[in-house]
Amino acid sequence: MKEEAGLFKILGDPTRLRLAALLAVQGETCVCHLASALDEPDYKVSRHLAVMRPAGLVEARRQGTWIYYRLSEPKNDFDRHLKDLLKTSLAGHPVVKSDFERISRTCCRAQ
Amino acid sequence: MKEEAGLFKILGDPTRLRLAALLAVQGETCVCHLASALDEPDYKVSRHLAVMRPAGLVEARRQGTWIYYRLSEPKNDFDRHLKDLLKTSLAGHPVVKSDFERISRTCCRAQ
DNA sequence: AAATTATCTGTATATATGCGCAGATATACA
DNA sequence: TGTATATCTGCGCATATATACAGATAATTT
Repeated sequence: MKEEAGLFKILGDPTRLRLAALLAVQGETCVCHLASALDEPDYKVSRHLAVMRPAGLVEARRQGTWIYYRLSEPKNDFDRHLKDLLKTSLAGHPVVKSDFERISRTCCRAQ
Repeated sequence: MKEEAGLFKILGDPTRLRLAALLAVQGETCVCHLASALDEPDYKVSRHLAVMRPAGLVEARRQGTWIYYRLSEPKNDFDRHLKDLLKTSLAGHPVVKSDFERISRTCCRAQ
């Protein structure tokens, strides 16, 4: 139960919830794009991702200088429902939508 | 977005998540039954319910000395999914199941 | 009115959390 | 090797949170 509550707790911060929702919509995204999307400093985004990672919520992949984050594959029913909640009920949220639009295609040299 | 994150945050505490899951399974329940189910002091349960209430997660109804709490009716898609998550993916959780079994029928004089 | 039962709340305390800054690390490229 | 870009992290600070105890409030019963 502590683990389930832990996941809720992690999503209980607006910045992290925005990140999770954005990753659910956008798929794999590098930190600098996430930071520009949220209009927040990179160190802040990085810190929050570092909270989400050990909880198994996101996974990272390094490619050159950039690190791409993605939502982890759900490992059980609970995870599946949670991810579904992000996609279904949060993707259309005004904040998420404008975050999505703010993703710059030019903040780093990545394709 | 702050509101959605707020709901997650509230469910991000093990005691509150147990309460929410229990109410999803059991329906309307008085505080003393909830306290006996969780095997926690009544003031602790009361405090947590007092956190959940203004967030619109639970509603209360007084009947004599007892106060019955229930999950609020979902007000939007997000709420609906959240409640569904509690019912579908958490009702079968070992902790919730044993909480459910621990609900005493005799801790107060209510029927 | 006094006692009883159920529930809530003020207060103190310990711990956790988020933030911002400055600096560290890692990779790529000239 | 030196520089630039992307990302991470140690630290200090301010705030939020959970908990326990004791006492308050509210309705019921005798």
